Amino acid sequence: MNYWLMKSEPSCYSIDDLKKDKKTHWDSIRNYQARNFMRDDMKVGDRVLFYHSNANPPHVAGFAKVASKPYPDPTQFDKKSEYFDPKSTTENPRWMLVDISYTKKCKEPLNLADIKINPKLSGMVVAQRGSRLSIQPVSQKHFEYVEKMCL
DNA sequence: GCCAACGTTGGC
DNA sequence: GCCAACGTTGGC
Repeated sequence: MNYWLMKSEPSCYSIDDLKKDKKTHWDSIRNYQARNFMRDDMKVGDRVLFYHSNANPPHVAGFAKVASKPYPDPTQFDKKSEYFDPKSTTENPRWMLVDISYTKKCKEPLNLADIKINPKLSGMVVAQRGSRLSIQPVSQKHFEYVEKMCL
């Protein structure tokens, strides 16, 4: 099993939205590295840290699971969507996504600042300077430690 | 294939 | 709102 961190701006889609929806398509990702993780490395049942970026302060907000195999992001074919990609075709779709299902909300959200100062969490990609990648791999050790702190 | 210009992310 | 750190685009 693999472990991941996925960023979302809470004003756009928060852990509470996911709790309400139970499950969502992780659409609109237009970054190749992030796409490759979803397309090539994610497996149903993989566990996910749900991270609120552009929040005050930014923090891990909850837990989720990968709930589907990768499939083409429908927004890339929607001419009315701001994520429409004219270079993508249904035969050869450029953007793939997976579904994410709700697991749990943090009792205690884990702030980025606390990740950064915790030696047990050193090396987490999200804490690295200039880390903009919206989907990141997380080690099992880090994931379980975050779980212990949040639940 | 290089690289300058430009756009975006996201912490602060 | 600022800006550092990247990613992308497109001319050459």
